[in-house]
Amino acid sequence: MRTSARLSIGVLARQAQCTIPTIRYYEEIGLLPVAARSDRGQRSYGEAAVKRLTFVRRCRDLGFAIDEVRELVSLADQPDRPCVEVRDIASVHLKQMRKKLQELRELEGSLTAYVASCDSACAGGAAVDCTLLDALTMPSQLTKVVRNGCCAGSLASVVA
Amino acid sequence: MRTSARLSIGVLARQAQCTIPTIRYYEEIGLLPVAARSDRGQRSYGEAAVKRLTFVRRCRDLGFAIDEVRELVSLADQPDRPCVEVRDIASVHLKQMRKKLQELRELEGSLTAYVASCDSACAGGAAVDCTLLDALTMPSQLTKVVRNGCCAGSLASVVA
DNA sequence: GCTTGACCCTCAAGCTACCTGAGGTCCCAT
DNA sequence: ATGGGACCTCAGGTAGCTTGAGGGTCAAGC
Repeated sequence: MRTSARLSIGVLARQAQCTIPTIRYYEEIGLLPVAARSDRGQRSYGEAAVKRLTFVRRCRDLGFAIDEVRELVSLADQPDRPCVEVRDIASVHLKQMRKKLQELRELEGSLTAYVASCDSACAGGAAVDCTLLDALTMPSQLTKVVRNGCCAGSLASVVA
Repeated sequence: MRTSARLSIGVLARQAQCTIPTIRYYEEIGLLPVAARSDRGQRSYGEAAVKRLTFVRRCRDLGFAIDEVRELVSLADQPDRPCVEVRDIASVHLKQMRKKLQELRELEGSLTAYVASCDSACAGGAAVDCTLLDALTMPSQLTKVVRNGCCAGSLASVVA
């Protein structure tokens, strides 16, 4: 017979592959329920917490914003709500992600071309002749693209 | 004879396609030089500012971090530094971008599969049987979800 | 003469999604 | 008794801006 052992925050963090501060942060913003405490005042979790946190982390890794995750979690908590709501959130997100992906593809193409032309045209000369700088200075056809930066910005910011 | 008209911050913002607070922010962090002021105390720019800001925005759009842009700007300001330095910064960044692109491609694939499996398997039923939620809860189970195509487990137990 | 609206200004605070660090508690092993 | 490890709280930091409060200046319109 398997006793359902309580987990410390450290163990939970390892099992769900995230950091301890992140768990505390999620609790603070209400993405995870307030944890029970041991007699020593330390957070104590059951097995369900691993699954819930894994779910949250997985969604975050997929690029869902915290608020989207919140919604997904609440959908999961209320199983009588239609599945299609879940799919719709994912669909919207997927659409945004495809747009983002397309933009990134174009940016990659530009940068590749820049670096290549720099290699062949400048051959290590002075920066004054650098085609990369020229190319970067010229007003872009990609202006509308990824205002928040391709790597840093959250996918959700594209919506807003 | 063409008078070199001074530009207000609003005009500059429109020409370089960014917001007024962003320009002030860039000035504050030293990414743009401190602007001259009109007799009314308002910022006043020359044509060079358009190019410089366009350069900065273009770099940001391409995903360069502020500090990288700072470096690129300083390279552009000192044309005797070798072109190869510029190219190296770009190369490093390109590498990161390709990695990010690859990740996004995979995420897109996962999400697409999730949404598709939800569509075919759940048919708008209750969230309790949603394969999409299952998939999100169990990382690295994607292929199974897609192949089985059916609601293997209940989510309620998972997120209880 | 007065209001409205379009511009501009500064300074402060807010946003996301956390991370880091200071300073403290507690238990266990040496 | 002392060192290590795991935990706690609270404050402040990060990037890259955005938003808001509170104010100034100017031209047009009534």
